[in-house]
Amino acid sequence: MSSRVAEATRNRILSAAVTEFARYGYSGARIDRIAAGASANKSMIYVYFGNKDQLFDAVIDAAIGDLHQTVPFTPNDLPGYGGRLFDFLMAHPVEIRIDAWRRLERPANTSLEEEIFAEKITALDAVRPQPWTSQDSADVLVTVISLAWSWVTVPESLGVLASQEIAAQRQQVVQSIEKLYGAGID
Amino acid sequence: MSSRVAEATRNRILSAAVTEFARYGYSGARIDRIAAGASANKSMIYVYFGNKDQLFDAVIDAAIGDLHQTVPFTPNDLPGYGGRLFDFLMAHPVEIRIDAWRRLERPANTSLEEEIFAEKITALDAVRPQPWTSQDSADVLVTVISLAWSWVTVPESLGVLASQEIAAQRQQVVQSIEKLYGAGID
DNA sequence: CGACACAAACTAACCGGTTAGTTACTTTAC
DNA sequence: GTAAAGTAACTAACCGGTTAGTTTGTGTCG
Repeated sequence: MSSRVAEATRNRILSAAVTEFARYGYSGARIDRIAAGASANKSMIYVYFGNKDQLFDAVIDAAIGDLHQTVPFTPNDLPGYGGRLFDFLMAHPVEIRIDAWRRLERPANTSLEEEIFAEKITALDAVRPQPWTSQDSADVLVTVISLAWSWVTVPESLGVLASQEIAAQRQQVVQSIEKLYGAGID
Repeated sequence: MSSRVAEATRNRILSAAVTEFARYGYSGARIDRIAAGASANKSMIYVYFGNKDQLFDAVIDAAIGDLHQTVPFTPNDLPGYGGRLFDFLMAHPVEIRIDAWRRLERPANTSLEEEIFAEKITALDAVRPQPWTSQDSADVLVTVISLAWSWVTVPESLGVLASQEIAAQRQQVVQSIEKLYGAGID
């Protein structure tokens, strides 16, 4: 895997695998389709990634990596964080689907996620006045994240009845967090 | 399918199918395992349900049916509704998994769901003072439901860092809805 | 510069276990 | 007795993974 063309092949395979697993999940994904989608030979998948399981793990790591790392956490500005997380989710439907598949088909694979959440919680702990509120910082984070995800996780059959404009959805997320935890911004 | 014993067999198959599909999803589910789990012959599945697709649809309808119908909606008491929905979700992990599989593997199957949501929205419209708030009733419902689901949809790796006691989780859901939309109870 | 050697990259055909679905036959219940 | 219910064995297609053989890129030496 040293040459430039080999690396390109590997990337094509990974990219095709992301598409395939996002659409069909682990059980539904087909190695032959990934090979065809990558314009690569099937056996190269086994050379570069081992087997279907390891390829799926590689796809998960790639997808979850940016899903949790690219949005900077601002403990002083929870509404702002919620809004930015919302933006990111709206821009990355593929990663969202892979995350959903992972929860169902790879519940054990928490990878680096837990560490990332722990960081956010300590950052939030450092900023929040502890005696003021009965809620744990981790619990606050649960609600904030849940609200940011609300338009993604809501059943489609309810979604079609509600606001279709992304701006309105975003505003609702931000304002709800504001109302619950204050506007922030020291 | 007229005799009592035949109906019992059908029910055993459906029940085993619910377990199998909840665990593995459509693609991962195995007809032979369902037959074994139901202590029934494989061919009876085809007699009673047609094929794997139709069996999955039957499972979905059964699971989604009670997931959306058994919790009475109280437009005057949104926190109470959120709390009861939370209780129901905690008591029905299998239905939750099937719903998750359905969203990924059967996105089109909205079945009777949309109708049920529409009812809730009109009920909420009738109660809420329209000029008071800029939010559409459907949007309010999105947030309420999202908060009730928050402890289910939150990533496990964050869940383990947060409150483990169900009572505390429930209280957080109810209080958040209260703070956003008032205590209700005319 | 250019023929050569060699390893890395790639290909096509194949293999065997698995799986949804079928069928011919037997048992059971009324 | 007979129709519904149930069984076991079978089939054809599928699918993850392998392998034997071919091509391509690259550094070496005359």
